Amino acid sequence: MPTNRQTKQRTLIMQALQGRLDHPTAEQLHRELSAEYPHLGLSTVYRNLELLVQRGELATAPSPDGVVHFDPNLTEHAHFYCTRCKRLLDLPLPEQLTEQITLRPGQRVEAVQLLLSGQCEECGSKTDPQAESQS
Amino acid sequence: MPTNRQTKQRTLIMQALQGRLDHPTAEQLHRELSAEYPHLGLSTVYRNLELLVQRGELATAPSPDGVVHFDPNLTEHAHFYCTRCKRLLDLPLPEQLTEQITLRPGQRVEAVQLLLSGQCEECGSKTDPQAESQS
DNA sequence: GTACCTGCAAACAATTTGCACTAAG
DNA sequence: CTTAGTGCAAATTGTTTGCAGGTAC
Repeated sequence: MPTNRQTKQRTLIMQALQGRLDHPTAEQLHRELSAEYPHLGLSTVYRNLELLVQRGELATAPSPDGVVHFDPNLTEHAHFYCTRCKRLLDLPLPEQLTEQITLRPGQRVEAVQLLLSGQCEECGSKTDPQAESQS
Repeated sequence: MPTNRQTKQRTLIMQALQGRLDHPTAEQLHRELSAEYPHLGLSTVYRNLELLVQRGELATAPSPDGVVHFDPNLTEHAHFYCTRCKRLLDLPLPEQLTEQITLRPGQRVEAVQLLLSGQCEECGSKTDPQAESQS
């Protein structure tokens, strides 16, 4: 089943992901694209994101908020989740992280996810315990 | 609001978590406990788990399967997720992991989650691409 | 023309919430 | 007694699926 037709929607979604630095959710992306393409269905966004992930052209990013975030940055990296403003930021991954982990015999590692959480600069400098809005 | 009454249900739930090595979900726990306490409500389980997490007596464990897993092991450790049998196993965390990460100025780390995924020994030795059942 | 893809609505799964009632202190 | 806690059902949220019609190739 050749999943390869270049539809307007697919093109739109792929373009929207190009060179992006943040980690949008499907709903976020849908909301943004709806502006210029009002009839775009949310399920179309989901379906295309899933496709891109399967193809390995897109990664999913971990997030403690329970929603799936998509990460156009395919290089290995860690994430920092700000518990205040709920943003997910990129961080470099330590060198040879995998080698430092004592695995049990027979375990084969295929992927590593490192997620730090805390407060980012902007939020840490505020004393107000109220959360900040994202974007 | 003193959240402190020792109800049968709460005691039951806390006991079930004691010294446990796996990472049950709320539904799993509910299913298990329902056996000896048939009227236990799922929401009661959720409410009590949430309470324990807030109190810091229980941690949540990351899992790529989209469901929240609860981790009675409060010492810092990493996890290994087997993509075949879907089990979540404990691993030691590398020493000074946090120090190895180049944070951006101002970022304050409060928690670290390290999740490896791949195949565990049992699954890796099988050639069958079919998933294994989890206990 | 064919079958992949889309939009929409309905289905689903995990979790939360509202509320009348029960029981811990 | 008082009110935190419970069970149950209904509501929410994120995501998936079924299907009839649209459209890329």
